[in-house]
Amino acid sequence: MNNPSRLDRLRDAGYKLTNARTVVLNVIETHEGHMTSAEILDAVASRDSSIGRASVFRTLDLLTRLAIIRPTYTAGSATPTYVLMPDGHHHHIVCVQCHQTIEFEDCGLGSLAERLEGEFGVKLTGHLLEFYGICGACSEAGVVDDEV
Amino acid sequence: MNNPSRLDRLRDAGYKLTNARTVVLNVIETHEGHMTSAEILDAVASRDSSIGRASVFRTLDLLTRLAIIRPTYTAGSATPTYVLMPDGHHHHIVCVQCHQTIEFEDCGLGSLAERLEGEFGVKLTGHLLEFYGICGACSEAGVVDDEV
DNA sequence: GATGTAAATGATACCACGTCTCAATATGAC
DNA sequence: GTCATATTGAGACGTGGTATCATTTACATC
Ligand SMILES: [Mn+2]
Ligand SMILES: [Mn+2]
Ligand SMILES: [Zn+2]
Ligand SMILES: [Zn+2]
Repeated sequence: MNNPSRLDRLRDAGYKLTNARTVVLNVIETHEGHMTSAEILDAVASRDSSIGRASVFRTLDLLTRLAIIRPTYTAGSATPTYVLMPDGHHHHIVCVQCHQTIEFEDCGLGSLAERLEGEFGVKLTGHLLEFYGICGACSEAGVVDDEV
Repeated sequence: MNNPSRLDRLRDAGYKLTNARTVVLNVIETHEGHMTSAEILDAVASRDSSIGRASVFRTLDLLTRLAIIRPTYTAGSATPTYVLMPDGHHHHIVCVQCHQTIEFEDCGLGSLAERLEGEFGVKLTGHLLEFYGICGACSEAGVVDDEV
């Protein structure tokens, strides 16, 4: 059930494949879409209550550094939500009115990434692309434009 | 010094143009690049020490809801940094090792935005594009590739 | 399979960011 | 100028995330 390639990426980067890390990754892979740290903590605890808070946060940091997940701001909440970055990228549209998010796949950013690597001497491993706007439901619902 | 159009956006959205809001916006507009809430609090206090913490955070929320600024998590799971969204968009590269951010301008996302508007029936007003990877300094600094 | 060792862990104390409450004040419509 | 109301500032409060440190685990080597 656990995507083995992600655990491989941990091992290949020199990190041990511990129980805490395996469970946290599994929780995130199992869940569709974004998760708050509270949701992750709950899900981890329900699978293995012996795993400590600190290790969950440490794992979230580690997975972020490995570009396996990414913290992103979602409206209304002071804390980030974490989202898997399959193949290193993720894209969505956020309605600034109702906060619904619409995921999409094609971004066509490969050539831009290459250009940036040359221009700035960086090695890029992933990206996050967020569009903001008003979703169809909200614009139909009579929300006047200048109220946003 | 304060870009009048942004204050207009506040007023047009039905919010009062108060001293706290003007100073917070001015601080963010004056500063180049990303700011943490701590930096914003400091800068606001040094301009007008009578402005309270709560009002600063309330203003950050408001400016975010109006898509004038955007919080992004440039460092692990710590606190977000806030960045102006001139003309509704912003782009940068984040080094996942040292958290340095490199800003860039061209993104060429206009045609993608148009396609998405048709495909999902949304009205898009802006976007944030983040690449992550390893900056030149970090890869030279002996960080082995497979360690990230 | 046993051994050694450094990385990783879990418990808990701790801190800081951000929120809530509420009386006082400033704003903008009239 | 008057008034209604949005907004404010002070400060108590809560909660998400971190630092510490003794203990355990993973995994390389034999
Ligand atoms: Mn998403
Ligand atoms: Mn930036
Ligand atoms: Zn919506
Ligand atoms: Zn770097």
